[in-house]
Amino acid sequence: MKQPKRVTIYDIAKKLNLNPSSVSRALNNGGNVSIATKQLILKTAEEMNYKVNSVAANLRTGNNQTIGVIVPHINQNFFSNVIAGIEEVTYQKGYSLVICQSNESAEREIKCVDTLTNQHVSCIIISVSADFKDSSHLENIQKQGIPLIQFDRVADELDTMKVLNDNESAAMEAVSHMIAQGYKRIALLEGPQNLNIFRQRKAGYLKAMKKHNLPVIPELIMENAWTKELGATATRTLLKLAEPPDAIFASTSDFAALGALEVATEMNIQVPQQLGICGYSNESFGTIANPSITTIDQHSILMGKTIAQLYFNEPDSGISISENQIVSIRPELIIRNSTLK
Amino acid sequence: MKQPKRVTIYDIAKKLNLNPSSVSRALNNGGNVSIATKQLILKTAEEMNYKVNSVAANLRTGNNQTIGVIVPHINQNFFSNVIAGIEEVTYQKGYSLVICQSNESAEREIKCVDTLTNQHVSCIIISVSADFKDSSHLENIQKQGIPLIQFDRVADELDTMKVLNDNESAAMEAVSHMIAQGYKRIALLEGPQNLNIFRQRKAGYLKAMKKHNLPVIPELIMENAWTKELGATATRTLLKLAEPPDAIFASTSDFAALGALEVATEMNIQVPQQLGICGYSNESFGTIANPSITTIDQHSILMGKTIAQLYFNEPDSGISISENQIVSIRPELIIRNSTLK
DNA sequence: TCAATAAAAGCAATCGATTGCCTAAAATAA
DNA sequence: TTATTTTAGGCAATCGATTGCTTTTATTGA
Repeated sequence: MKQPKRVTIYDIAKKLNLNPSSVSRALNNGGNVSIATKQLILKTAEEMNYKVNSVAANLRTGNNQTIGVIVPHINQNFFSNVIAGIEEVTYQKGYSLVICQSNESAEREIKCVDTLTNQHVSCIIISVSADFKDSSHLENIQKQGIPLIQFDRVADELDTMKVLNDNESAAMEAVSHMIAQGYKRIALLEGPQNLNIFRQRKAGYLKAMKKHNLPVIPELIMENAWTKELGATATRTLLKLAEPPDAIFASTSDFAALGALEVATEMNIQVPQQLGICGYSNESFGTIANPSITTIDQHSILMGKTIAQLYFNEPDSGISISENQIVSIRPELIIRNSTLK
Repeated sequence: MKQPKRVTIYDIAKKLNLNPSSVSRALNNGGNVSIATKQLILKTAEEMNYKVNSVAANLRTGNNQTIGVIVPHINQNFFSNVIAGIEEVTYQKGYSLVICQSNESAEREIKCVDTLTNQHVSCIIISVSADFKDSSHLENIQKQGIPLIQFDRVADELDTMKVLNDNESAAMEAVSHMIAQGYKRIALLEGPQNLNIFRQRKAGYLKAMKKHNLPVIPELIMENAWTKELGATATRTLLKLAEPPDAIFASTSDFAALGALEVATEMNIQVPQQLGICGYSNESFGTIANPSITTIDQHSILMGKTIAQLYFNEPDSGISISENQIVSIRPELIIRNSTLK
């Protein structure tokens, strides 16, 4: 199957005995073409099945109408929703998206950044991998003059545009709700502390406990419990304690919460009566689980839209951008049966 | 914030008093450069923070190492998994992905095709929108000499590479399983019949019924029940019939199955004893629902990988490509409690 | 009818990397 | 030392579209 040669503006120009520049102007609504010839050119281009070569156009104009997105996994609900939100806005603007997944690996993240900078994308949007240690590759993006927007999982120290969830408040609200329901020994399932989001959620948990004068018990804080399996394991450990918790805040995800719920069920512990469970990120299965799982919705699609709007500098009304280019999106506590005594 | 001018091979050449061609050769491991100067060039490039401009390179070589993907929705489990699978392979090959969503709109799908052909991507991978009517935009891709791979939802009549699920067999297997469980009046929730996948699933249903000598009852076949809500509505109608079904095959999705399950629960109808329910596509909530939902797994990540391998002409062992460039992936019936009497 | 002005079209450089071809320099052989 | 072969590096065209500038043509006014 040989690649047939594609039609260029030169072909059109030759056929019509015109100069390529006129063809270009006609196709781009630039001035200096009579209406008659413009019509003729457009008609001929159509007939010859001409398609602009955006690669050439981009090289010339230096503007490639493409935005790069790097996420840990494309197929995770939160990220795919954010991407869908971004796409919704960028599509309207005629931009396309180049998507890469870092697979939670810093090394691969660096390669993704390289690919995108080589392509001279107009902007890079990133949520860093769990493996994230060093931000020099991100600084490099800025050195190349490419606008950088971080979202959700960010390198705090870098001065870039950021779209964040207010994780701390959300966690605080969730824990306060549990306390209001009468839970006192509230365990925390926490995620890798090199990621800002998990640090913030932990901070919210601690603040809520402090505010309501509840003791923070170190053995109730479980590190690195951010998958369903790890959540289950952590829960098993917790429930075997001499003084087990009466509630679990799975700050990492609903998956961890689900793991906890399954272990509780298996151990014949009543949720929410004996054990309250709260997750994070409002996965679709939250309403289906029995009992349904209290969680926090991150407004992921809105987040995606906001990110794109931030780039185009046209935020929705109601979205406020701080002076240092940070947008904070308020997550929403969704109270369901798993924490309602 | 002004765009700092980026370093080019000319800058490197000037600095070293060399010709750009030598720089290019050094960077690309082409011959005709002494080891000493090559080292020097590489070092200098590094120091000057040089990044190749792939736009320029692509224009010259006509090969842009980019693959375009068009799906109805990025954030649907099946599609995001397929994309993740594609990405896994293309990343290894140094290709990047440009992703577009058609939003189930034919009009938008056409625009996506245009964007991608303009970018001269190396290949276009598509699963058509529900709104799909006419395949001229797809033919146009081929006219432009761009390899086209269709997957899952395809235009049958077009002669392109295709990666498909064997929907008919899977549906047949599912319905046969239900029959074996003793269900006799099996209803079908069907999707838009302009999509091949729903036609095939219906065909599988019909074949299974015929094979086991069960009558096909028209009033048990519900059109267009392909969301949770539509599935619920259809189920409500079905269960109010004088002679209601004793099982429902939600051939459209697990979402429809879930809708059915909720209606049954609400009407106090025992699943699976009084009503068997089988879904399609193995959504994550299938195991969580009560009872857990029997479904069909489409091996979506494998499907994505296979698509990419098909493009690179390096299929995994065990994957066979038919002469007309079609790969069929065998879905897997996952039997859970919702159909186990 | 002719000059002055405006509109249309052409010319050629440009974006940055690649590559076939050619020349100069170095290495080898005679 | 000279002739021959390698090797290194330079030159310039090319990919296709865009765009500032110039020239030609058409239009307007006197």
